[in-house]
Amino acid sequence: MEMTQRKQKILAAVVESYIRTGEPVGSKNLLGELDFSVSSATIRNEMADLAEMGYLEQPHTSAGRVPTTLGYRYYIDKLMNKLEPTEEDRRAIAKTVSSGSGDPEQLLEKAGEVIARLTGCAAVSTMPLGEKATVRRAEIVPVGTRTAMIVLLTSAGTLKSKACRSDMPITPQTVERFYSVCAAHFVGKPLEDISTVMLQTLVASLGEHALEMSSFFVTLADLAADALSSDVLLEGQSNLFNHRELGGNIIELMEFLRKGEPISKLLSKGKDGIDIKIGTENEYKQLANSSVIISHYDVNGSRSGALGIIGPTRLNYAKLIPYMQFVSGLVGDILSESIDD
Amino acid sequence: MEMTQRKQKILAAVVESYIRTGEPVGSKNLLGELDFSVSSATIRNEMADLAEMGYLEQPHTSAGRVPTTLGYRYYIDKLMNKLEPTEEDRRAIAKTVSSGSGDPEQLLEKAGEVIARLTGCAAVSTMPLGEKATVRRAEIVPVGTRTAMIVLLTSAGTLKSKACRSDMPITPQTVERFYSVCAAHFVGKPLEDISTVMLQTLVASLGEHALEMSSFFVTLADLAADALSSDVLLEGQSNLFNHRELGGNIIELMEFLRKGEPISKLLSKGKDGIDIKIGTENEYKQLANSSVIISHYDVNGSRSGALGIIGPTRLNYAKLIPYMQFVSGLVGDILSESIDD
DNA sequence: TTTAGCACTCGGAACGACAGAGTGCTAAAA
DNA sequence: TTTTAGCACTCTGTCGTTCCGAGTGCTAAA
Repeated sequence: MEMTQRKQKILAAVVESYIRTGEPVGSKNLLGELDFSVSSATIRNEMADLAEMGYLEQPHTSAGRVPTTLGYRYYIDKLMNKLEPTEEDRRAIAKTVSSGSGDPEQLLEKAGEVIARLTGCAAVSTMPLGEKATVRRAEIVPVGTRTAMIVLLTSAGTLKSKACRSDMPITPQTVERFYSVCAAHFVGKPLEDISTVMLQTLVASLGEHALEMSSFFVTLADLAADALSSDVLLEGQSNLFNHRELGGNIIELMEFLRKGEPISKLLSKGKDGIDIKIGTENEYKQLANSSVIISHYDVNGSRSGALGIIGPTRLNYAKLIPYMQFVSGLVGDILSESIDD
Repeated sequence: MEMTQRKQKILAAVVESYIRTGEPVGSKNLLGELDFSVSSATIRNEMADLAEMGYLEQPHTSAGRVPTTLGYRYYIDKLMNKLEPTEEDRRAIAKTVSSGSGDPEQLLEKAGEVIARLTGCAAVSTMPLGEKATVRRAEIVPVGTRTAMIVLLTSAGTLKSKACRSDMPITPQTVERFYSVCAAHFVGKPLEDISTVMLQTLVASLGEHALEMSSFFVTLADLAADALSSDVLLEGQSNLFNHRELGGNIIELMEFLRKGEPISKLLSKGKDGIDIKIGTENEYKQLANSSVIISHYDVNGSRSGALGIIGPTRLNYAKLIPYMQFVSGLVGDILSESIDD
């Protein structure tokens, strides 16, 4: 069966009506929304065809039609007219977002907040961090005779710290040795190089001081791994409660959101530019009833992090996609500016 | 109307039965749970009295009785037999909690995790921080020509950082000046002394360097305030979904939990030792259907933070109160030990 | 190819009947 | 005076029925 122009128009109208109302859409309701006049019977026939082609489905006999994943996909790829944010909106967004400039974390928090409010979805974002992030600085701060804080600052501005106990008392010499080892082996090196394996050989080479130092470096490796796994920010989680179509799965969905790691993966795996996953297109089963729009941002020309929204499949794609592009562009610009000077 | 011993026994039985089953309890059900034999009619009369006295209420005519806030209160204060954790439980808890020793944040995370799992409630905790916490160290790390990270480490081991932009380029002299000012005015001083007011006079005294330095110190004050407001950890939030009696308010409750600040207040205002707030005894209306058990912990003999659980009013107080006491005692011991050596 | 008409299906709301749980009251028994 | 048995009453939740509305698919005519 071929996709005629009329079928396209009908599909678009169904998708848009369903996105707007959340109700399965019947043939009669469509009459007013089309720019050509046919009877409801004709529309019925076309809709039956579209259902057969896999773009629409019925929740049950004698309910209206609802778009399938395939239907949304076709709509987004071929039919949708993007709705760029108004000048007014842009200004309002830019104002809020830039109020968080200076600190990357705050910036992304603001951006997430704005997105969540604007879209009624949950907003997620990853902190700026390329794989090429390096160790900018490592510090040791004695806290007790056998306890110290290890602090790691990365080139991306991420800061991680953790307390750590040593088997032996910490002397000024210990601290000095720590710094000299860091200066020699860590500072300026990519985070991913600080693997446990690398540390083992290092500790071995420390000879008599191995016992004294090893726990510090293990902690340092922890921190590096932590920084690499790239913090995930989450805003507007509770917006999801307003979408009844998420149904019982909402609890699992919220649990899923609370774990940072899969979200981090999700965001980093999104393809460049904008990436949209509809319902079952998601590889995580917790997202099977949700759609995700991911938009990455560049810092100084290279991909650094991403923003995303998670909501029901019934998203206003035409509006939200350009919004996400705008916000992520904005975030990238502000971050680039604040780093390269 | 006076509270006879028989009424007390009946009240206790009603509370315990309701806590166990979650169902309003009727006169017949109580027959088997009392250590004396009367007919259901007698119990009915007594229950009617208890209702009149304000300890019990009926969801509707011809349902069983449910304890009121007053009823729970009476039970907890006068009737309850505490159920100390078994030796086995103690060991298991101690094992999990102490696996997080070293880093206070990790420790409290573990403790929260254990509590949440054990109680089926949401667990909250505040990081160790007395009001007497002081500045242990302040750092400035240039990130760009006009951007720097300011890092604050407190005597309690809390670490806070924030990026910050200066109006003028940052030179090595700037950094040096920053350190000398910090050494002179901040290090060793209580966090609460770094008020904005104090900063203003300080900045004024900097003379020609005021412009260059002011934003750093403002940021530092931010960080101090942040550290003072004491991080709140939250675990097992999703456990609340299992309690149907929380009903529609659960959304607002979760929103409430997400904001750290009111929780921080809640925990710090709990009276010494164990503090229990039942339903409407809470001053936050979001908690009107919930109960809160707060237990503070000491570090080296002075109150430093607190652990709490939040769940439905229908908590197993007899069991959970001793548990909370045990865990908070444990946390205090471990923290004291790791700091004072 | 389109349209009008019609029979059919399904879900949801409304309704009444009914069983079950529990109460309060009364009058008799202890 | 206290306790108990008995009974009428109230309220909830469930089950089955009915009915309405929305929407479809099919057929036959335009």
